[in-house]
Amino acid sequence: LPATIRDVAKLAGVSIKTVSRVMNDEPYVTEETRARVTSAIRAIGYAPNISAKRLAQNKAYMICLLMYPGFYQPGSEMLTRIMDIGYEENYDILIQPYFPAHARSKRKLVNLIYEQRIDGFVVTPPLDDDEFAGDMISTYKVPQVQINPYKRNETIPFVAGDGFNGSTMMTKYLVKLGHRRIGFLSGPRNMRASNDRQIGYQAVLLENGIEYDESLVCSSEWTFDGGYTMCRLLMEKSPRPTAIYASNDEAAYGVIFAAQEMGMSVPGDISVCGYDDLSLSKNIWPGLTTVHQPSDEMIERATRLLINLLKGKTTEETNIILPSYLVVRGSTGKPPGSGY
Amino acid sequence: LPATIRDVAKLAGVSIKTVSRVMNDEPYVTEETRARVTSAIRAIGYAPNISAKRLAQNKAYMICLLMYPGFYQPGSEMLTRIMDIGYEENYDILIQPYFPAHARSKRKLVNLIYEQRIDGFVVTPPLDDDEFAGDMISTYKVPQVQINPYKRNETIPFVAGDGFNGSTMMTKYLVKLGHRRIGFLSGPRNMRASNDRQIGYQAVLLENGIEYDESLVCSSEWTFDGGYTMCRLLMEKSPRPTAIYASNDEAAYGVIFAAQEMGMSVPGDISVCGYDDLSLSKNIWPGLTTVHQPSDEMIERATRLLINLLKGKTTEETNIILPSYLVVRGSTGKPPGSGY
DNA sequence: CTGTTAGCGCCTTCAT
DNA sequence: ATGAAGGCGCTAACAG
Repeated sequence: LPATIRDVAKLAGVSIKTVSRVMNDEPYVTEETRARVTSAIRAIGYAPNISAKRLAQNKAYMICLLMYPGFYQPGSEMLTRIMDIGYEENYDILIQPYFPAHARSKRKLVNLIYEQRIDGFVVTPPLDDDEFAGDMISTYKVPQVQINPYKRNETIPFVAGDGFNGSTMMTKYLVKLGHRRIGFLSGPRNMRASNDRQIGYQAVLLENGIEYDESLVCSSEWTFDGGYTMCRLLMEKSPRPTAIYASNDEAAYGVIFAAQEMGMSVPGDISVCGYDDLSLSKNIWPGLTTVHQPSDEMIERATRLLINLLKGKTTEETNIILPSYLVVRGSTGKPPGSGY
Repeated sequence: LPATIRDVAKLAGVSIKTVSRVMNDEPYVTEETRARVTSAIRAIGYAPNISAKRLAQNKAYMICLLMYPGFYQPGSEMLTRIMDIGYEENYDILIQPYFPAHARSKRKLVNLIYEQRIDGFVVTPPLDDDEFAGDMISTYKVPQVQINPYKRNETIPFVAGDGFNGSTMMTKYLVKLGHRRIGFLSGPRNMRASNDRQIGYQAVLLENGIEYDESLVCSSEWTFDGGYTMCRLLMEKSPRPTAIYASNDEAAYGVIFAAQEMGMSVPGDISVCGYDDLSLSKNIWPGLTTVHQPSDEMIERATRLLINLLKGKTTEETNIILPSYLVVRGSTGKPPGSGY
């Protein structure tokens, strides 16, 4: 049977309250008593029972990462980092998949809130745009931090990427290589990143006097299949595009697969690029040219921010936008027939 | 402020114990009382405070998935499935990355156990072979289920894949295509799956009268870089192997990358195959021939098994071995120069 | 069948 | 600077 606060108190010859003070780094304990208590704690290997602490303080010491399964695949590095944060800050982190409009997901969310399991949420896109989840979280006044929210609400803390500038860099790079007909795959409509990236693309075309050809822009899911399908469609246009810019790496993988399946060489016959810089993108052949969005850091920052807010730190910056940068690899090159 | 069991009792005109009985589906409540209580519960939207329940019962209602970060990347489907199980069974699931021999990991594990946060562990390879974790878990008699353990200990429940048979299928397939010089990348020594797969490879060579050439077998990490490096080494042998069998998909990606970087065509100049059937393996070009190990199902079964054991179900089968099957895609073909 | 009582282990409040 | 008493919301054990 594990030691309790009473065991420590007895051994150290003090009251349980004093032990509690030492455990929680509260003031008003003489150095001498503190030392005595500390050694008693070590002697019997005491650790506070977390459930009791939670009950007494009416806090869950648990935050929830509400995750849209189709979109976020938390790599193990990210998991490691956020679990580390949780450990440091003494919060458990619950990773909860949530499918918009699924009854089961709704029930789970309701339970999490009703049973007071959760002190706060980190909300990943596009769940910030889910009516039910949004209503629940705001009705019950559960603190939240949103990642890349569709609508930036000044009152809701968020961490976002800079999709517009990132997309601008990518499009400029393609134009500089000599591409004029650049197919673009946009993503879900209710995701801020999707819109930002498309606007960046359009802005650079305009800037360079390239006509915006709507037939070269397709909307699809940010998935392998989405990219695959769109590539096959785009290749039927004439003249063909010389480059395809998928606004997400997974979709770009689909594009590359389809292109090679059609017997085209990447980047010889067609350049392909993505956005996000998933860890895999450097490991496929040819390496994928893409824009690095610091997704891991975004989630990490969001988690830290949420915990700090829960701890009452009010000096935090609550509207965080992180920069992106271009990553050039082997999947892009000059348009075919342009020399070299 | 959320409703408590007392509020329900008052509204229904019964004692709190009766409400407790209804909540926990205990017997000895008249249908009529039960109905009255049930409607009171719905009326005020009562949900039991989980921390109080945990404290009163001295149970954490939380299990831990102890995960080796380099090896397991839980896809979002897997996360969804295990979180679903947790939801159904009313257990929280903590995903805890653990690096063998890291002081920080050790401390985290100790805390999890000391603070009684955890009712049981699902242990992923190769952590079953980690001395510290093993000692902690067994010393404190925390229930566990191991996945693909290195040593199958009859007393510790486990869920495993059938690496020997899977590897046998793959090697037979390569031999049947006409390959005789088959490079093999084996993985970490303290992983059961790694050994099983290598033994399967050797057994089939023997069976077919193919000499076992040690210089064609390399040991590396099951990573992209491991595969990349080994491919470059193997290509210096003469005569060259006509196929490379990486005993893990990630390593196979590295092999494919290196081969293409050296200007070789896959499978025209060299066949490449892997093992595991990660979700990505169908999405790279060419699609990766591999053996499907039902990793998601393994983790799911292990989680279910652990929870059932915690709930006292003793009729469970505690030594589970799941079959594998061959998946042929585009990365393998006949050896070069073998005609049709 | 139902209710009463006594904790679970900690924290909070208020004395001292 | 320290301690005593009461309570968090629930369940277990026992009494009716």
